[in-house]
Amino acid sequence: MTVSCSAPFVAYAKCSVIYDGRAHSVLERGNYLICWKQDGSLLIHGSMLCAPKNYMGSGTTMQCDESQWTFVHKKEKIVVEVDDVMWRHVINDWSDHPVKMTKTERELRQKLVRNVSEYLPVSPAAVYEEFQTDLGPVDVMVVAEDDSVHVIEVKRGRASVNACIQLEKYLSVLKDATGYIAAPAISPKALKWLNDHGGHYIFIDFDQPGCDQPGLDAPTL
Amino acid sequence: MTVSCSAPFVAYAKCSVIYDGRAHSVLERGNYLICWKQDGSLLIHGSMLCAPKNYMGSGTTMQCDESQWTFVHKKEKIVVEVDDVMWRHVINDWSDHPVKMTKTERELRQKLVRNVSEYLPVSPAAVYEEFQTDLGPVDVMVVAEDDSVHVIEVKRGRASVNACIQLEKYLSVLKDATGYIAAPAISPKALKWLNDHGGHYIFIDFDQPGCDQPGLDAPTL
DNA sequence: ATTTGCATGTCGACT
DNA sequence: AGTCGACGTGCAAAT
Repeated sequence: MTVSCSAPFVAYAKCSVIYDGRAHSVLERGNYLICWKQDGSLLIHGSMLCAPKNYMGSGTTMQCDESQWTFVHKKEKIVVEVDDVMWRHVINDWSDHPVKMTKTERELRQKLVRNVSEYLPVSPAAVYEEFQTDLGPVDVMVVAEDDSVHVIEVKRGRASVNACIQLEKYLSVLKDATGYIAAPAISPKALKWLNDHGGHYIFIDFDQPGCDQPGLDAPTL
Repeated sequence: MTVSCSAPFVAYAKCSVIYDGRAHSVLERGNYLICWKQDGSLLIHGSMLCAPKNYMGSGTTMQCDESQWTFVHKKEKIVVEVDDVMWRHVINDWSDHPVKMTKTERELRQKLVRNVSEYLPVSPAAVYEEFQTDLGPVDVMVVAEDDSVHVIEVKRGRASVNACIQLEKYLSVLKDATGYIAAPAISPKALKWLNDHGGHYIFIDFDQPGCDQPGLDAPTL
């Protein structure tokens, strides 16, 4: 007999897993951690790595047979053949507070925008953040007093050639603009690309204070 | 007093979490699932979503204080302030069998390569898989009997404009080549891009057998 | 050790 | 529901 289940749980069980959906996979019998969350998310973890062996997204429903747990969501399906459940905990007071994040790419971009003159060798007349083009938004675009256009791709980590490809994309729409990559570090290949394409590297990181530090967006009260 | 810990475990605890490393984050006090694996991987899960609230990769080490668990790996650090441990299991027979995957992009690419003539409107003289260029490998490149060059970007899922950007990249190195995107589906924007750039969409999926099905690579014994 | 590109990417924001 | 871009992306393979 099959029954629907609703309570989230964490279990450790001897089982095998078959996934079918966007791809198809088989996980041979072994001891795995199975976690079914409040929102339907399913995780099946092995003893290594952050990424789960198998998983399914929010909205997944569960049906329990004696020896078989079936998870379904849209066109995806996971069948867990359960041999033995070592332990199992139903959880009903599980929190979901958001993680508050700082030092993001957005932050770095804003630091750059607010202090453009420190980073660019021109006098900026206008500065645009997330400037829209036909191929998507440019991180930062600067029009200088001499009407020259400067396009800056910002990376929060080390910039790779991928960043250059991005930059090239924007340069293809913004003709005659000079390209920059602003990041705390850059790969040799990316740096070579910049040299070969008349672009420049701008060093920027989270450590130096920057003139906006004492609270530009301070509340009015 | 502080002690090093080595046994992997799964615990459910009332705690708060601070991460510092590639970014900085704060997770306010609540009930979370904490999982420390054999290889050092750390996962801290809330009640929603597949992705963990906090995590650290393979190689992370743990130090236990009475009320504080500290995880360190290279320049990253997570401090878990522990108020209460609802339950905790040490696991020492945790499996790590690999997930056997099928219906991947590689599979699709090989199906295309082996049956090129069914998908391209030309007679192929030479077919290259993962053809190397200065900007990375092209999924499939075909030189036809009339010396025309055909570049194919393969996607296992629905192709988006990103696929077009990729394709454009390769077309920029392989001058005078015709571009294709081969996928089970394609977004309207991507299709428009192809129309605007003289490219073509090739429908390919996992369902149709393809002439290689009856076991081309069968073992010789 | 570093770089590169894929992923059942996941997730959030916006249309 | 579909599209798009970011991610503390993670991860494996190649260099």
